[in-house]
Amino acid sequence: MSGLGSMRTTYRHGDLRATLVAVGIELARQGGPDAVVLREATRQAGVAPNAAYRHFADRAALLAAVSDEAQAIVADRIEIAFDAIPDTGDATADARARLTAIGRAYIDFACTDPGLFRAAFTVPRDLATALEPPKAGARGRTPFELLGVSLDALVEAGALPAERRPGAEFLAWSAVHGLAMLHLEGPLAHLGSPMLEGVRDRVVEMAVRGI
Amino acid sequence: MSGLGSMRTTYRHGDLRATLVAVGIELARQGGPDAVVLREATRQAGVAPNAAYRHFADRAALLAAVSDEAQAIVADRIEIAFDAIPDTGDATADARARLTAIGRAYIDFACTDPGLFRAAFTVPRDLATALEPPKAGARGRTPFELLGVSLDALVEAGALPAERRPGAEFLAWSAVHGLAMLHLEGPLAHLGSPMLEGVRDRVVEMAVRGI
DNA sequence: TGTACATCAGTGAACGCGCGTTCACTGATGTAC
DNA sequence: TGTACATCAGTGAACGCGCGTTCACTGATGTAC
Repeated sequence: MSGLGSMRTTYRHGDLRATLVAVGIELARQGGPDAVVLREATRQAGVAPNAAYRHFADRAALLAAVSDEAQAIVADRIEIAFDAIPDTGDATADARARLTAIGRAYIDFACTDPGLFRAAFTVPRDLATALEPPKAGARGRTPFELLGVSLDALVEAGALPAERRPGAEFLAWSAVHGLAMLHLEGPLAHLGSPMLEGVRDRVVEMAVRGI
Repeated sequence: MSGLGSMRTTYRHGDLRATLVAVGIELARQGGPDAVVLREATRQAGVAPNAAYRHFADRAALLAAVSDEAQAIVADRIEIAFDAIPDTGDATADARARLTAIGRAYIDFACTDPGLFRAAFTVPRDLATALEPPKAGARGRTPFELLGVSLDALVEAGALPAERRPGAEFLAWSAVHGLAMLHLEGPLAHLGSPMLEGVRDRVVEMAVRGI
């Protein structure tokens, strides 16, 4: 019927796994991780509910795959913002500018695509899985890596003492993630968009100078 | 049967509303806001499911009441930490110390009582409702107010430019809330407790210096 | 090149579950006379 | 002080819902001979 996949003409589906993840992403986009409902995903894929079990052990496995994909999508968006910062002569300013760009992009993504954001970052996973993936087929650099690159640059430029460098990612991350969550499902949910932008910039500024 | 309320001997319950909130708090403590299930609450209160509708319009209303109570509990804990900081002569140092105490207490609460924390802060409510309550029967000062007091003190001591003061609460709040959420249901979920304490202190430090 | 066959991605029907919510009710309480 | 009565917090039974998951199955595909 509807669904993202191409109209099916054959008995076999083609690539049901990919279709289910794609549908799951759309469900997450509209309603967050809780909306990634196995039956609804198969429905939209035009397939019997239990067909999903050929590709995923259970609903949790589907959700994990969707969360992975959501993280990749955020990563792409952040990488674009990162790459958009040009190299001037000033190493310190450049590093700060990139840090700022990453932070803003992170918060902006959360506000633009709340469901996807939550699917990406509020589905618990291993620290290892979440942070380390310079894996094989990965698309690009993770936000965590981009953060690391910028922080390294800051150290190299002499703007950040080397002894503060280790773990500094967590500090910056906490700041932007906090604002995002306060806005998405917390007490700052009803903050207007102009107000929100102001707070966003100040939070990022706080992180950059406070690290 | 079981439940928190006293054994009921009369046909009427006594104070079912309060009992349902108390049971709801316990449910939230064990499983977060999603665990605040109307049927389970009435079950533990020793009452028919529909009895709840004498006191709450629907499940959402019960959850809101539980969330209010959870916020009050966090507030108490933070106020204790705040009050524990003694007055030395140094106004700046005192303000910073109080800020630090609030931040640590916030994160510690989140780690100690994740379910309650999420019931308090991940159930959307009005900004007004969440921040302004020097309401009538309120117990004490809200964390937001305590934060404000400390920030005012910082300005008064000359350690924070007055023009940075407005809205500074949001910056500090974002930082600590972010770490809390990354740890509770995010990618930092599996951070060990010693590691976590280190990050906690550094996040708080970042906020205090970066505001 | 043609046929037999194993594989395994899909089907169809059913399961048990617990949820929130609505209905018509009952009976203890406290107030008015 | 005693009785009639209105109130309304509780009961008991039922509803429809959509979920995740399991079962025995079927039939298109692609491989071996």
